Amino acid sequence: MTLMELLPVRDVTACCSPLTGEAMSQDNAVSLASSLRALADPARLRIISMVAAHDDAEACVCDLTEPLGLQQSTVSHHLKILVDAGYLTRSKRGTWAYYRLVPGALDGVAALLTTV
Amino acid sequence: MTLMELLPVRDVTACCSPLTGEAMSQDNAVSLASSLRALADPARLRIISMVAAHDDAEACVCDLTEPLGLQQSTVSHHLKILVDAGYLTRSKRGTWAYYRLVPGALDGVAALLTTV
DNA sequence: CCAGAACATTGATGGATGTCGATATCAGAG
DNA sequence: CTCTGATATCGACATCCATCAATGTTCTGG
Repeated sequence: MTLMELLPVRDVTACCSPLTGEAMSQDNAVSLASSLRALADPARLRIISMVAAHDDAEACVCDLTEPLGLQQSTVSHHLKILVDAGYLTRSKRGTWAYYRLVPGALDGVAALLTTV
Repeated sequence: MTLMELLPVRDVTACCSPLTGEAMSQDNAVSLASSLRALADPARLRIISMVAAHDDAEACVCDLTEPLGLQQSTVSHHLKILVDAGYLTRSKRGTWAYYRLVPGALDGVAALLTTV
């Protein structure tokens, strides 16, 4: 993360116009590319999927480590990327950190990709 | 391109189930991640956008090089990635190579990201 | 057949990124 | 307060990737 660290939690939907329609500016392209790059990793896609499918649509790091087959530090790293990109929220309760999907975040990116 | 070169032109829609709904398999995650990685670059997003906005929804390399501010070989490289990922088609007429959007390709990926 | 134009491919290179192990932080139990 | 467990952060490393310059390929015109 180089670009993402410079930005606050972002909402791409608010900044970009649809992919098709008219030629995209460099700024919009960089912004949308960042959002897509956060999704473009198998581990992160599975994390999103597992969080969504988990009881109460919420999961902590310990729920994810073993099924993913990755180290705790690696899972934590991916979660940070997804939170920074605005796809997940983090809420700490006790020693545990619970992650949850941000409603509409995925749909927002999907809408930008949809033709017309 | 390491993974992509091993695969034929792909249609992610036919291979993956939606991101949310139930836990995603490793294979599906790898496949969808490849499709998203092909999009997760500013230059490639702009290429798609410019092709869609161009006259007759078609563009050749020479139409893209100058507005993108990239070398011809770089543009050609990006176009190959987009063709391999199934977002663009290439048709050569004379010395020129014309690129066109694959209908429904973007919408297919967008549908996989859309919740429910 | 030859020269030039449009594009593809190759090789090199600097920078980004996924992964791990080790360490730091921080809350709760005793 | 100290110890333990759950996470986050850091440093290191190997790999991947975007870009360019140079070269190869293929078509057109003369």
